[in-house]
Amino acid sequence: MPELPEVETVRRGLTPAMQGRRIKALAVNRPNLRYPFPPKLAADLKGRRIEQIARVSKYLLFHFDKGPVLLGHMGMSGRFDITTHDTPLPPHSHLVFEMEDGTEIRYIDPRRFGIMVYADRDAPMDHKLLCAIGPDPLSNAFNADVLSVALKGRKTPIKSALLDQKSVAGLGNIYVAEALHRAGISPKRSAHTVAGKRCARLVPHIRDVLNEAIEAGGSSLNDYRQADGELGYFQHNFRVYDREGSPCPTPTCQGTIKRIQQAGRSTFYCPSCQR
DNA sequence: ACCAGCTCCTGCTTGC
DNA sequence: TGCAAGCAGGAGCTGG
Repeated sequence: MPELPEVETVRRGLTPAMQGRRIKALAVNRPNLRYPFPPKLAADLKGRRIEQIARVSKYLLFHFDKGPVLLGHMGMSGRFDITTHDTPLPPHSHLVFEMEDGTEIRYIDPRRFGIMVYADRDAPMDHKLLCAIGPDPLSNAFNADVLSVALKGRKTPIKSALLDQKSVAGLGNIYVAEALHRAGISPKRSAHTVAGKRCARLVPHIRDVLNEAIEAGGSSLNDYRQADGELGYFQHNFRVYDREGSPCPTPTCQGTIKRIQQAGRSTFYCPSCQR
């Protein structure tokens, strides 16, 4: 998926097109993504005004003038296009929001790992998808103490522990690799050994890499694009992700970026400066 | 309780 | 060129 920076970029792109505006009509072109859509989604949202689009971790929360919150997740291949009705509808345009001003917003998701469900209007964080996740890494709730508690006693590799949204909610395969490289921590290291100074070192690197990626409009690989169609450009700043065989970018390091498999996913790192 | 592995799905890239 | 295998940004579930 889009990881946290991509979701935040999408949120910022959707906001001017949707916030304060009414949905004239919603086309629901299939019954489900990962989970079934709310049964009356199209009828429910017709005529509703979007008050705010918020982000928690990799989730988007659409708040309306009435009714439940629409809780969205873009899975691995989801994207939003902001366009008009006269542009051709791409394949896999599962949801099409027709706004009152003629703008059309399409949710496109070939792999359909995305989610669109309702959450309680007054307590969206009580939703089962949100109530068990860890702190958002850009919030004040995330710090070295909180992270070390989350990693305590865990023998799984730090890479896997950071991908676990219960430790910290928002990292994915790319930014975990980037943050660990910046912090000089091997992805293979046991999670519980990332404590004390090592953990304190990691936390700001996680924040920095996410903030820099948001500034860059996210990373554009195959599917991801900002909602306005622009490509993000943080992929040009990857130090290790998808750079197998390249020299390590750490100035004093002579190492070569290596790719290994962890829990079935690719991990990129420098064996020389990540310990 | 924890963790590795599998699974959902489509499409692009790679290698023969 | 054609085809099949492998791989992809996520995360819930299963079984050890």
